[in-house]
Amino acid sequence: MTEVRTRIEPAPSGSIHVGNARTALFNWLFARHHGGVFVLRIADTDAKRATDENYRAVLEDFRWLGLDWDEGPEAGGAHGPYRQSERFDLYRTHAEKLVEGGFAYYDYASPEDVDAERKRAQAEGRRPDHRAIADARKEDGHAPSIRFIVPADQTITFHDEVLGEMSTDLGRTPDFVIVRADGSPTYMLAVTVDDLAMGITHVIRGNDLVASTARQLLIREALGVTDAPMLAHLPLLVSPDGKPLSKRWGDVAVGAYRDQGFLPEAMINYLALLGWSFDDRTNIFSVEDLVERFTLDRVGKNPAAFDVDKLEWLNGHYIRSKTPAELAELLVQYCVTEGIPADSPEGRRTLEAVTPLLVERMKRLTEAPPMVRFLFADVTPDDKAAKALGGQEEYLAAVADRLEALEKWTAAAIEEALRRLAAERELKPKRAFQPIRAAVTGTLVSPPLFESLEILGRPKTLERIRTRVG
RNA sequence: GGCCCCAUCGUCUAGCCAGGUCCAGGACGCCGCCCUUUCAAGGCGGUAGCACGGGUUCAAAUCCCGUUGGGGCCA
Repeated sequence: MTEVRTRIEPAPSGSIHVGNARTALFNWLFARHHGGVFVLRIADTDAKRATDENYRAVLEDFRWLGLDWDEGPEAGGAHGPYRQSERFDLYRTHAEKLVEGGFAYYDYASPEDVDAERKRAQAEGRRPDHRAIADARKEDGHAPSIRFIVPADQTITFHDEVLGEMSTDLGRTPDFVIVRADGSPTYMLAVTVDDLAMGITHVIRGNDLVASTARQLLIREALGVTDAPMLAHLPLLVSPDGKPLSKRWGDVAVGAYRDQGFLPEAMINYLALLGWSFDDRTNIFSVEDLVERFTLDRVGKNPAAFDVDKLEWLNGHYIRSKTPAELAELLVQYCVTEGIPADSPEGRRTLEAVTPLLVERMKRLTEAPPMVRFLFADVTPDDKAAKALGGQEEYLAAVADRLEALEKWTAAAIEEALRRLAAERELKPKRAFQPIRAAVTGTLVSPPLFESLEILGRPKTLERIRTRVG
């Protein structure tokens, strides 16, 4: 069997859409599973949105997700360039070759002409005949587009790894544009020429492109290529209400999830589950698991809704799998963003110490800063904490005295002393510890108390408690 | 409007191709209990689904036809 070569062609319009990320993942997994090559090709034929910043954002998303590419921007390769904007000559050459071969023609019709023909055709129940009106304005002197000739009497059939046997009757398909009047290639031409030139063997893409497959196969054929690549069309991603994923529903960009504290491992695992499954019970997959187990015959046909709750659950799982040092390192930037000066050797030490207390309390990394703030800055009790502090002055004074008298400042010693005090006063644990929590952390919800006090240190702990004594 | 695709718990899905072992299994969510210094995590239990209607068959979530609903592409 020849080498497997898959590709993804994101448009450089900023952080990539999660749907594209899913398609990229499936292509990447397929290539890795078969020891093949994954090609990254930038679809920047639309120069307007293709800013340098957007281009970088795309590459950053791929790196963050861990989807490394064997050929493409910065990686190089024997089939470059890998930005479509640098391949216009190639498209032009192929288009002209198609015209010469009688497979396409120059179309001088104006948009108004085309529109009128379309309406006539619809009224008459036939397909638009673009060739008939192509030359009417030839003498006007404006640039023509190039149209591909669709043989109306043909039916194109192909096998799809996901959808099965497919066939398209071309009787309703009008001749279509492959080069616009401004000289730019259409998607139809560019994708076909590039897949051919880059030796792509397996085309895995979104279901929205099923309908264009027949036309692409026609172009291939006209270019003299008889064998089709293996095709697989993935079910589309939708929002929880079943509507197309759009910004109206929520975040659709991978970068937004990164900013919200999701780990790439969780994102990859979750994306893999949208449209693919391994069996009837496994939900957690490492990247290695996925590479080993991913096959297209386990891809489903129905649209998958993006469910942030499940993503969060997975994220929590992967957060819990981190070592304290790894997690502390990840948390630094999220703390800094929230104005917590954790970006120092001492700050990092503090974070690493508190991380084990945080690990099972987070679904997103962004939940950490509020929980660790009390370790880095003085606190002002919030409303609930203030209420819990009411009338506790005498008790807190006793607490401070006990803590001051401790020989060793360890969580175990602190716990023993405070439990003894509670027992002496016949206080239930909750009644005994919440005021202390309120005084030290400024809130009633915090990491476990005794360990928190140990990390905070004796001086600051006593200071905060005595501040509340008055 | 034309062509095409899809249809199992609220959501992701297993099962469908090779009909019976499925009064449909797992996961997320949700609810309850346990654990517990708060919040979590964890453990245990529960909730909830084969879109509808016809067929075929001894037997259909599974096969066929239609309807409805959703979606895509072209316009």
